Amino acid sequence: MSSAIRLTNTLTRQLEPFEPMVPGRVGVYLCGPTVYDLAHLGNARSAVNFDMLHRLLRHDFGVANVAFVRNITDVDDKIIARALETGVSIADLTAGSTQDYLDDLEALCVLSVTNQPRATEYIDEMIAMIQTLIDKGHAYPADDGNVLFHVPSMPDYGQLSRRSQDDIIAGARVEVSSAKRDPSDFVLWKPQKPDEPDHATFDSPWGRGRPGWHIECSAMSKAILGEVFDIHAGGNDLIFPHHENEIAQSRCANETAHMARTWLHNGMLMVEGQKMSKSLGNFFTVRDLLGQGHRGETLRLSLLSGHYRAPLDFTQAKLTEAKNRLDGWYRVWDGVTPADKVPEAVLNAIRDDLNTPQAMAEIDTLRGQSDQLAAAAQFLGLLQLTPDQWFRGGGGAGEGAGTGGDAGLSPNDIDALIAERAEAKKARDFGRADAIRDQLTETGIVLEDGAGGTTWRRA
RNA sequence: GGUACCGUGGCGGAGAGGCUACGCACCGGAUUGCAAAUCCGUGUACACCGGUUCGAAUCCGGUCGGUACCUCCA
Repeated sequence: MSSAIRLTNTLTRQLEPFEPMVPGRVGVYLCGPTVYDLAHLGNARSAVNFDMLHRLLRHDFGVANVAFVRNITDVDDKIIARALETGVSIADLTAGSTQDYLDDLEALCVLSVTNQPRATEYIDEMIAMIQTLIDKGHAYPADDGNVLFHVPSMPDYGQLSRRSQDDIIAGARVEVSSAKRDPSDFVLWKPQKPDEPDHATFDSPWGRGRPGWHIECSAMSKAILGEVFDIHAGGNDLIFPHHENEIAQSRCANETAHMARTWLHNGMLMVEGQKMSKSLGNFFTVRDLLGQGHRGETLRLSLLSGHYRAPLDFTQAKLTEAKNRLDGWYRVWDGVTPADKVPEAVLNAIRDDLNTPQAMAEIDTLRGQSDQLAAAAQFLGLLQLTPDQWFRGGGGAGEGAGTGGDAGLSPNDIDALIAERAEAKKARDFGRADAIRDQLTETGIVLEDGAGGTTWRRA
């Protein structure tokens, strides 16, 4: 029998058994990217970590019973700024960035989501929700053209981040606008600015403008998953203010006790001990690393090598380690048909608050049963290539090149050199044989003399 | 200042009141013309100080250290 899924709920800070609201059916909303630039590794971490949740839910509840929503934020200050500075239209910028994002996720073996709403497709729903908030006394149009959510109108605001309003006001970065009734009030709708193009704004009862950041998730999750749904996930930097404000909007507009019942947050990705962030400018994009010759699976395993809630320090050593571990798995697997069932030990590790390090340790114990190992690793979204593709390049779409630097040697060239070396060995001309091997080593080709002859792989 | 999280062997990283994972690296051996790969073997770690307990790395208190969030952020 399968054990229960347990998840750490940010709302309660506790590990809780997960039970869907509607038995047998699950709804998940994951905060997706703002599309104005290539995805960085932090975006990838969130997508990959919660892809494990997606895979687990699909396994335990069935593909047809899981609604997994990941939004695309395609209206935002940064998008407009980037479009203005590059001269690319907003539509082209967001469409291109969205495709880049999806291509990167495919390389990382992230499953397609069931719904991918774009903010601009839900403007009407956002306006309706803002109007409801105004009608119910939770929001007001301010003198400066902004429509603001009035935080003191919600007595239990701050539950998710466990902040009192005093704490929030004491924060150094609160912008105290004279138009706000309370310093902690936040924007639902902002008026068009003089330098903003008309196609970046929308008509509303409060004049032309565009939605604030938080309202889109409230409107889209309601439209697709309902007023209350099972799981809402994202990076832990979104706990405050983004998710706190989503909760405020949704609960006040819908008059519900919850927005999502379970909130999951992944830890931040670090680089050299510091948080990688757009503001610090120390970030790698997924594209950077794929371009350096790292496989998507190597990146994926690296991102899953720590528990999702803990900070993850991303290093070159970690990539090497991930690559070596995958080499080992691909050697053991050797392409046999994977077992029908995912080994329970691996499933149970993931059911236990998405414990991917534990799951990988379990996989390591399956080296004697390669069909089991393959089934388990594929459940984690790994071993997606054939061993031949993995070791000798020619990977699938989006898998990135091999380690490169093979000086243009084709498999035929390599085979010819191997044949020449075999002749030299037969003649006991080991100097010549070693020279050929050294030549190949320099170009990133490793030879392995086995019982059935010599095989090669890319380092 | 407020709110959280965290300190495990060379590195990464689970677990968790007694059975001391797992990987990577290293070292020794087997194998090999030499390598590579593989196989065998070696590693007794839980920041510090107290407390609870028959027993604590695991529970409690404190200390030190690290990180994040406090209206750009996944």
